[in-house]
Amino acid sequence: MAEKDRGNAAGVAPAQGAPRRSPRQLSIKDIARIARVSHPTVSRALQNSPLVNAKTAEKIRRIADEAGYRASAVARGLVTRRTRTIGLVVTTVADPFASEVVCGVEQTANDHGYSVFLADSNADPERERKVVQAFAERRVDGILVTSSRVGALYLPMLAQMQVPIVLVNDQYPGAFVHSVMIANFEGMRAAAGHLVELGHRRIAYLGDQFGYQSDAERLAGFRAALESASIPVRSQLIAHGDGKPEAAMAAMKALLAARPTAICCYNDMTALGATHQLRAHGLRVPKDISVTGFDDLFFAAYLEPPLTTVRQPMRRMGQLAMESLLRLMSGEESVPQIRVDAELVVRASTARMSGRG
Amino acid sequence: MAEKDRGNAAGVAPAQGAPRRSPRQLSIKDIARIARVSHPTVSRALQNSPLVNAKTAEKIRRIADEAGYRASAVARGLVTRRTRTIGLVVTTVADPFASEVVCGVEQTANDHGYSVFLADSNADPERERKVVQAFAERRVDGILVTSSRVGALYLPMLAQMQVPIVLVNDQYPGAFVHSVMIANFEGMRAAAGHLVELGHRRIAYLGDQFGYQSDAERLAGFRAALESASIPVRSQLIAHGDGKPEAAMAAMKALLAARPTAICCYNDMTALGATHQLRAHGLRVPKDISVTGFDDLFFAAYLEPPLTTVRQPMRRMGQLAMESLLRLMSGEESVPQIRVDAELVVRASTARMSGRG
DNA sequence: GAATGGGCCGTACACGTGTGCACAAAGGGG
DNA sequence: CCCCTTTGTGCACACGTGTACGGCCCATTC
Repeated sequence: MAEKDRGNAAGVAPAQGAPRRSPRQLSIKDIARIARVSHPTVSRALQNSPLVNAKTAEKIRRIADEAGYRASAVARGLVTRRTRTIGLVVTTVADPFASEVVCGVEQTANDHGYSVFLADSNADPERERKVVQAFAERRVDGILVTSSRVGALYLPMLAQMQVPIVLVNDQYPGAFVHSVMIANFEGMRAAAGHLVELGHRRIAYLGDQFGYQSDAERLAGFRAALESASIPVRSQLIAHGDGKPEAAMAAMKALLAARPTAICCYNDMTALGATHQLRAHGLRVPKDISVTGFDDLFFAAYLEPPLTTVRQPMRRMGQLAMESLLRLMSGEESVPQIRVDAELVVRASTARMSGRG
Repeated sequence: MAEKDRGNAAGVAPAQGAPRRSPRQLSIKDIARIARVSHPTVSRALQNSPLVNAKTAEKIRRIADEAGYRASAVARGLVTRRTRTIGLVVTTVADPFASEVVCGVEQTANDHGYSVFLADSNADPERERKVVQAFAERRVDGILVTSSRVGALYLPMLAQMQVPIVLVNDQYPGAFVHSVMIANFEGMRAAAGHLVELGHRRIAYLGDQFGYQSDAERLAGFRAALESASIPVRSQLIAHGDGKPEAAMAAMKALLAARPTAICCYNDMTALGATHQLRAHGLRVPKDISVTGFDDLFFAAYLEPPLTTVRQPMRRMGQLAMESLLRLMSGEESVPQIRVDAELVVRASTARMSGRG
């Protein structure tokens, strides 16, 4: 109701404020009239149906093309009950990881004739509610959620929609919920193992308190690497930020008391903040302390020093998620969980441990 | 057609491959039956129309709520001829500038009951064509384009749509095309002026060959700063990349022959690549050479050294663009061009010129 | 020549919502 | 008591597309 007030100011007659109805798009019937056929014939001709004579079909298509006719997807959606539309939920597009995934999703969706509704929840429950409601009203054929805590809020609403769902880097117990996951455990184990091989023993982990499953799995991988080298995992060497540079700085500050010689960060954004904090304390990377990230975002290779990190094929994961969703929407069975391999990319932010530690 | 093959493997009968029609959503008529009223009454009740008795309206709303009813936006769109939907075109969401703008757009769109179709063109003409066609078929109420060359392709198709359009950081001569622009000229002039004040005289400009108007304006600002200090602008000190780090590295390499002591980059992504190249050549920033960026992306403050740059309020610009579009869609007149101020943010990648130059 | 059948096309719906209009009921004034 | 106004409700459309069904025409066959 608030937005109703925006248009017409109180009392005053609207200047030219009548919400413009478009001046009448031309419809299938207009084409039919020009071509001197009935509108179903036009409909069939444009669908390349074999039920219509090849000559007339060609003529109709030509006329439609010259008139610049565009079939209304909304009318079609109403009758076919499939909108060829998906909803894409993301905590925030401003996060580079998310935007890469979005990119992959959008490309393959378009390639298959689907349009995507983008919505970022900002991790705000109220906004999440509105988003899901909007998707429900838009009658999307499927939903794709990336890097968001799938809260208790989603479930009941989504269940009511009876629409297939695919999660990226998250899981949810439920019949119609599938997911695409990176190998969190193995990826982080490789990163930590790399540090172990370089002779480090006081290795810290800087996680993401909102990472939930991803964070748990990466931490587990971290632990596994240390334990298999018989290095005790000390709680003073574990801290959590929120996956963004700012909070990472604070968490890093706290970790410094334990004097780590290396640190595994939950993701590259965290590594960005952590490294910045290290410099503020006069520590040099990697001479005094080694740092690893996770994701391999576009900037990782361009940092000083270039960041050793675990590569996630984010765009590819978006593509896989969309393809999985496409299968579900067409009624096929699909593997409920797709696992993608992670790859350790060694650059210059990690080095053999020096004397200092 | 290629995608048809993906689902059902050649020859084999599709397992349960019938495109699932959703099992019948419940409609306004179902609610009407339960409430023992006619469906128009339900329609009016849910719109809070004063034409329906307060008691019955309340009862209807309660029933609808309990049944989990969600009005079909597609049916509503068909009859009202307004979908409350906008199309958002972007060269690629993976670009941090774009994703920030997208973020601002999406937020204010949702706040006003609009959903946004996201599409990235990838600067591919064929894809652009498909995108615009999809928007036309979806019957979007408006279109928003950010940081894309608005090619000759767009115009005829968009003109046919008769839909308001708002451009971010681009302009187009045309009746219904509005725009939101950053102060490119003043921003870059401030950055270059800053370098001049620091005593630099051999200042290079590393532009974006696809930046068109933005690049032209920023280059003009660069020139103005130098000329007002009576510094000649030498062509060997001007090069162009494509707005991304990789191409910036190549362009930077070429510039080094002219031995600049400072460099103004078209944007932060360019600065990222340029700086990387400088280091590869053993040059220290800012001791040997100063660098400035443009945008103030999230990583700018976290680089080593933190990047001096020109801040663009990207999210705010997305918001302004969407608000402008909202006005246009509601038939109001709106200022055809909104100009946003840029702000120089001085950090540590620029320093007083040392002896070397 | 009539019956049969196939190829094309039109008629009549349906999808779910919004809205102009008629109309019934209630109330109020003469 | 009648008429007129007000208030609330239902009827009948419309939006643009897809599709089951019937029917026409013409060719073919017996």
